Amino acid sequence: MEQQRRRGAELEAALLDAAWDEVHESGYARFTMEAVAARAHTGKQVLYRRWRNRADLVIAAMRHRTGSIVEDLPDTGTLRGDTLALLQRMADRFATIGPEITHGLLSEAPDLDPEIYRRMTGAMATLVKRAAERGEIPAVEVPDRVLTAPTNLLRYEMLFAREPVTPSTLVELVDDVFLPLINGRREGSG
Amino acid sequence: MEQQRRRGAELEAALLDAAWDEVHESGYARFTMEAVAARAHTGKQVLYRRWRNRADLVIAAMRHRTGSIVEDLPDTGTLRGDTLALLQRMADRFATIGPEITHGLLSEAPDLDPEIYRRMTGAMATLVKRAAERGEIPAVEVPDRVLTAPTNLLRYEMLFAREPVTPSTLVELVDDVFLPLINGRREGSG
DNA sequence: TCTCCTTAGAGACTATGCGTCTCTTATCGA
DNA sequence: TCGATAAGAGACGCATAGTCTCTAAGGAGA
Repeated sequence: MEQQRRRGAELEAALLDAAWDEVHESGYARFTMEAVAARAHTGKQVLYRRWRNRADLVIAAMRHRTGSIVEDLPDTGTLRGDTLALLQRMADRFATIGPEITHGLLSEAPDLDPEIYRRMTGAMATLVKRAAERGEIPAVEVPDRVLTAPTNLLRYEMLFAREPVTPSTLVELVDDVFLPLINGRREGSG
Repeated sequence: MEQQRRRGAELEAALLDAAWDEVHESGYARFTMEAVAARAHTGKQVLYRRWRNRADLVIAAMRHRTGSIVEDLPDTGTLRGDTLALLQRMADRFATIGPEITHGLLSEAPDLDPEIYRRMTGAMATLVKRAAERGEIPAVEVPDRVLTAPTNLLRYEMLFAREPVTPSTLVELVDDVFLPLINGRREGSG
């Protein structure tokens, strides 16, 4: 009956594509392994041979689709522009994933990806360092709480707010919170 | 066989207590209606007669146990003390609920309680207003983004951080983020 | 080209648990 | 005393996770 059997990378990509399509059409709550297998024209065992469970498969599908945000950091010439651009990237990525999938994953796989958070802090530190090198801001030490404030607040908004995050949300996070904290450190501890 | 049948408030309290105990012993993922019914020595129908589903029951059980945080606001004499006390109350409450239950509820009942967030913003506004009346800070307008920054960041920490929130987390949120934002508005828009 | 080994594809199977339905009977109010 | 309501008990249908088993496709090696 079957003529061609897929193998290796070709098969794996088809499985991940099917999982991605399925989770977007049905949402995480109605995402079933059976549906993914059917969509990929294969059996469940082919999935379980590669991923231990639903959460693993969904995470792999996300990784397969979305690249890293923090590589190739934005370089607009100002700290404000850089920060806004980075927040915009986060918002864009989140828009392709959605709150429902994120909540589902958090409840089933809470230790999702500690690495992501560390890298984001590093990215913000780089933006601030560059601004200091340009002479845009004084070369002061900035505590991690300040560096992570805009990105953490944005994640909070994306995960809990009912309404979608708008560009003005990002502007407020930068102009009302982040930049005042950076500029306020002019006089103070170093 | 059965001698005494419970009814009304007595029965309802027993059901909510059983649900609360069950969700804490088993966690949200393993929380089953059958287990609650068994623990309360009753049938599932008694539960479904009152709550439409798992999420409804868990939310009701939480409400039955935890009071309001924002009534009787702390009044320590300083904005710093008041804010720390409010954050501590949030942390205490969250410690009795836990991240796993919160995530579970968010994924099954995302529109949990919009009211809570509005009231927390109002509480922060009151603390700031009192401080201004005492002359501790100038009477400037504070944008909502600033008012909600410490509480939102705390919620973010509680929901995503693997490690428990420590007192020093709260101190950092107040001293590195909130108070600098408030004090920085001395010179600036009003 | 033949043979062997891995594993794809297919689907049966077990276990769990939601939510529904039904039945008997305790308890309350009139 | 009687009727209405709902408690307590449990069977039931259904969905789906994850496991197990089988057949045969297709690549690797002789």
